[in-house]
Amino acid sequence: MAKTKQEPLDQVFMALADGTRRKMVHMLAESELSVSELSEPFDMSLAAVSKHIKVLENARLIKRRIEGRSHIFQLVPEQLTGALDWISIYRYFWSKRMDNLEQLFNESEQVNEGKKSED
Amino acid sequence: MAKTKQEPLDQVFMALADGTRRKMVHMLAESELSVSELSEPFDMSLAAVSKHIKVLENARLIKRRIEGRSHIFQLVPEQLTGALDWISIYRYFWSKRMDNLEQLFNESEQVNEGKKSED
DNA sequence: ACAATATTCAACCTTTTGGTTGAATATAAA
DNA sequence: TTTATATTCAACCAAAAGGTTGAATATTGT
Repeated sequence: MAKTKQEPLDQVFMALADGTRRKMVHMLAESELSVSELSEPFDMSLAAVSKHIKVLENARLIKRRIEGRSHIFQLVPEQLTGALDWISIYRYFWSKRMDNLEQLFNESEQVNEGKKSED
Repeated sequence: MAKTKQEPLDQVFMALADGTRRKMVHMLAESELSVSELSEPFDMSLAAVSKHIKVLENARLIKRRIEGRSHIFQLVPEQLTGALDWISIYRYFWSKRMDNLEQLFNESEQVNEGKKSED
């Protein structure tokens, strides 16, 4: 193996980095679905679909329930929330950037009052 | 190339699917940094760091500015916002699930009036 | 002009990803 | 019990990811 431990966020973001899987997540946001139902919009083998599903499952984005010969999948929102939380650092960045803009604004006010030259 | 066109979200999520790059994003949320400053916490070659940076850059999560011999990077929040928006489908899921829970609750009330046993 | 600093480029290597096909497993239906 | 349905497994493959090293490029300081 490449890494001893793969962080959950690694797996979640990796799982979402593929259009097929993102579409699957959207489908499962609508309702529970079986493998063949999930495979319907995609032009690939069932084995390939099965692998995509496993990626989502390992990332704990979905949960499997076996019902007879059908495997039914359900979206599990916790990990999505985790990803959302991580990305939310950008809010912090925004606030920083706002500070900078404020600063720039103040500086430009001074410039307008005096006529100052920097560097 | 494998795919003719790589979707922006593919690139953004892929970029975030790596702890090193996520840390870089966090660092750049604090302040602008050069390549060597960005490389500081990581135990890898500058060439490797350079590659990680390029991934973030291609995903348009960061912006490069060349100042003399230094390359300075700045976080760009737009794509993060895009990712955030995408994930927000989970809110929709929540509302669906709430409906189900409500339903379950109603069902269990009926059950509780009788008798219950589960393992 | 020369050396030091900052960074990228190119070639290479290994592991992972995303797909294929054909066979295997498990359940359901005739 | 045979056949159809639902899904996975195993082996294989090509391309991408993530790292290395050594050389190249560009800028700055002496």
